Amino acid sequence: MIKTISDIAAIAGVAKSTVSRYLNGGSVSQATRQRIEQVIKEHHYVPNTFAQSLKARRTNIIGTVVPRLDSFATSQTLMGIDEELRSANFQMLISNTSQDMEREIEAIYDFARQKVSGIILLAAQVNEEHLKAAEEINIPILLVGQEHSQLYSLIHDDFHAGYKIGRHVLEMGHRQIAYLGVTEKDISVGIRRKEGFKKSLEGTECSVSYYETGFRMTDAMAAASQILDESTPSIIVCATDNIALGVMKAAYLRQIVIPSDLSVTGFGGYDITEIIHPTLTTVRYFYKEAGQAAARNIIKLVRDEEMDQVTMLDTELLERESVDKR
Amino acid sequence: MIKTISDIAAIAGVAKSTVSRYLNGGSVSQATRQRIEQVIKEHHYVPNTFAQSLKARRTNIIGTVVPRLDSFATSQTLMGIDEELRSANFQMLISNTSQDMEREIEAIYDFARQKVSGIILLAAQVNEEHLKAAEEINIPILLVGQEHSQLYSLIHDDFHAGYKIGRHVLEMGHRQIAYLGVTEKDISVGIRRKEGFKKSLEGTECSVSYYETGFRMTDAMAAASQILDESTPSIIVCATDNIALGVMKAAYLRQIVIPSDLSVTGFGGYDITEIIHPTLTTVRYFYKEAGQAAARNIIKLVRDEEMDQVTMLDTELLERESVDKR
DNA sequence: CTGAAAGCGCTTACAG
DNA sequence: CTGAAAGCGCTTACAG
Repeated sequence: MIKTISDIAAIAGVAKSTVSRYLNGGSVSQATRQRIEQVIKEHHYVPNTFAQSLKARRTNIIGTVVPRLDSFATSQTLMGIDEELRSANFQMLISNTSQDMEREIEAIYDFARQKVSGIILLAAQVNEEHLKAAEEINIPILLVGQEHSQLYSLIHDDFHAGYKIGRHVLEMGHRQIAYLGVTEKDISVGIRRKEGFKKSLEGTECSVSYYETGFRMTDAMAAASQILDESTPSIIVCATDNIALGVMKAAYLRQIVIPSDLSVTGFGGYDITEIIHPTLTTVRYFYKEAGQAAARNIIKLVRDEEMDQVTMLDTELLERESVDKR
Repeated sequence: MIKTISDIAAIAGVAKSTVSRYLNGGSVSQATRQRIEQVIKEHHYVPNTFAQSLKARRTNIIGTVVPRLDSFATSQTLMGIDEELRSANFQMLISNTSQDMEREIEAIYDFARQKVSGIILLAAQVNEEHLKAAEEINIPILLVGQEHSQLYSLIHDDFHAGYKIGRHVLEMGHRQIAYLGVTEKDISVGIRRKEGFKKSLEGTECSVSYYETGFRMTDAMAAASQILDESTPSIIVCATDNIALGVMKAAYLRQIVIPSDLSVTGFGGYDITEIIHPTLTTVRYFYKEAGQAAARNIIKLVRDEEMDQVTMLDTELLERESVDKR
């Protein structure tokens, strides 16, 4: 079985440097070119990537660090990244960290060791260790979904998403509001959305209570039960679609009818929110587009082209059935 | 900045072969060991993977080919694979093919070129090209979710899953049945589930009509509309949870109440099926466990250990609210 | 346009 | 236990 460039060179009757040149688009005469092409095809020769990378000192790989794989947002973003990267002849490498911060840091160093050209980081939080890693490895990093003054980032406009939801809730006549958010350690989801929401309420006479829960539907169900035990909001504004789904479930279990007894909203625009009954009023996030943009941006960074430090994607209010007029 | 093994060797005052030996757990004296360890730590030295792989001719990478990223089944399976691979010190590389068969084949060759130790293939269909690729690359391949006489595979027990659903449907008194399946090109989902289902009905006086649709919820919605236009089944048995979700949506839009007017079942056991109302009766598939088992199996193959050609995972009937007693 | 040679950063027998 | 040397499969100046 033929395997190395030397074999090909020998068979084609040329020097291996010539084969290499052929492979890399260097100048080779028409005749030689054809002969090499033939031999390569015939023997199904494929260059050894390691040898190439060892010499060339770079790869066409972009590493992507994700906190989890089983989330609509992540999947969509990854598909967008993959698509765009592929069309630019880059390859995507995924490292899942299962929401373990330590593994996130590890993943960054691992990627560095594998000499990826760039790293896309989908992190919920950014801390000192991330910054230190980013600095040490000396490889372009793009943060997606979160923002940080010391890093390039691509974000969704969480503030205005929150603002839009707030306006809509007001317009629909709600004044007794429960806001079910998440930890403030997550700047985008925990803080920005809430701030946008708060902003929209300024100067109004609403009564809003703020609560916090985890990202899982089951957590949200429990939180919702508690809220409904101790108060009677006309609407629960949830920081994510998943949380909203959990709230809807909790309401259903208590025979509370949505939206006539209780309205609910989410953030995200997951596919499922359009299938369930009632359909969920939410703000659509453009995850796939974010992935594509992230891919384009990291390539720019890799190529050392100029780039804005922050790229922001717009969101879109989806007025559906889960919010009732009061 | 220190980067190579030679640098480390020089600083530690030993030969680079000694450093290499240290790195690979060879025999090194206590004193030398400590010195090297020190220097490595101090300079944050990490070996160049390419050089290592070039020499060693193997990697600890397992390539995983997936048809799509935005599916519950895929996500769960990937997480299982990743988890198990990681604990065995292997790394997972994911290649998404967006359901493009050509890219699937390409991905296999790509992985081969990158000298992965093994490949896990989540494919909906297996054809000549897959087999040819599998043969040519000379790298262990494990098929997940589908079965093929010429390949090692790990599958869910689709036949009995179908059988279980069938029995349950019968027990609940349904006799006017619509079975909404998918293409028979997909052996597992398109054929096995249906066959198991059929088997359970043998000798009964049920009337069953078989239909076919795509995997997307929107496709299923359209298909369901048509079925409901031309017939009045008491139940629609769907080949996947997604299809069932689509059917439920279509029913809702027509003011058909589930389960009192129409019962529905799925296959899969996606998280969401427990959150929606009514909760969906379905068969639980152990995707994450499948991923873990797949990882263990591919490692066995890589290590040239003995293995059954087919590993089959059991499923579990989830009796919930979407099926009414007739 | 083409080839000989050096070198990328490791590992692996082989001596000592 | 340790080191010198060869070699993994490429690429890249440098000559010609």
